[in-house]
Amino acid sequence: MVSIGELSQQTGVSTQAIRYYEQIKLLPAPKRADNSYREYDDSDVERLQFVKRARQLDFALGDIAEILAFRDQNEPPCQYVMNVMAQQISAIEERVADLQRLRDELATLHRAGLTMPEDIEMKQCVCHLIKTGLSNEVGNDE
Amino acid sequence: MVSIGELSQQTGVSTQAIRYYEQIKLLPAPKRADNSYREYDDSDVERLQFVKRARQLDFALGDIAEILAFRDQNEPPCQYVMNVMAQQISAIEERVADLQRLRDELATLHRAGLTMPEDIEMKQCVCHLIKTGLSNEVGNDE
DNA sequence: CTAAACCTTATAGTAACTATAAGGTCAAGT
DNA sequence: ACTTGACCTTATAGTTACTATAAGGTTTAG
Repeated sequence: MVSIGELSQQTGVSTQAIRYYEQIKLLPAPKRADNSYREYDDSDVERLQFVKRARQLDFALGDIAEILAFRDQNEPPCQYVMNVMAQQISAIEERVADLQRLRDELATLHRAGLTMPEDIEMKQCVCHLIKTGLSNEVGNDE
Repeated sequence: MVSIGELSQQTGVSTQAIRYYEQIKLLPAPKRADNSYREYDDSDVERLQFVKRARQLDFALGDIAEILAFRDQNEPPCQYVMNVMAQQISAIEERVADLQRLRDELATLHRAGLTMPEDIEMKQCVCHLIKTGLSNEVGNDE
């Protein structure tokens, strides 16, 4: 039997996060010692290790809860996990593409800004470009 | 003079977001009509357009507030903006690298999962791999 | 005996909003 | 005149996954 502090150390999850997981029912309410301290056993450690690792893989707590619910009902969660993973992968790919587009846009604006004056009114400087974008200002003869 | 609904339509920012921006003092409290409806003028439209665009570039509201504060005090914000941009760019690059690492890890787990059985106990299936990672399970003879 | 290092609960704060409730105002239609 | 619907108002709760704080009880070491 380990205390919440020991569980925290063994898993690298903060004690507040552990209590939070209990509150949202991701972890079962543990037994209490006479002094009302929480007491955890090996299966609790294992469950929390799974949660920790799934969080590192950016699974949402709701997804993790569903995965654990399968197991709690003696059903293999693997199929569900595979689906969540596939979704995660495409979500990440989309997010990366978005971020790269954003990065390119910022880098272009930044380069443009290096050649521009400071301007309180923001009509002639990089601040203005933020609002309008580059297209109708730079490299666009019309 | 335009109403909050019209401002919303002209900028693509929701009315709730506009009220929220007012609340956190990103936008000044506008004049009110006799019926206490908010009334906005051209400079409000312009300011909100700047905010919108900066948000699309993923600037934090706090950064945007600082940029606008420069202008409100008749100082050119450009230097500050350039710094924020440079920070944004490296933050994004880091985030992209993190996400790509994550994506690779998930993709590898997913591929491994395709060849594994379903397992309630999660000792022999992809769910187990989530907890332990691949290294000591797959492609590792020892 | 007291100070530190634990533990407990409850509550507020984070970011950037969205959603909801409960109500006031206004223009158009019957 | 009245009602319907589309606006507007404020205030509050919910989102995500926690962290931080307050205010207190317990245990251990010196």
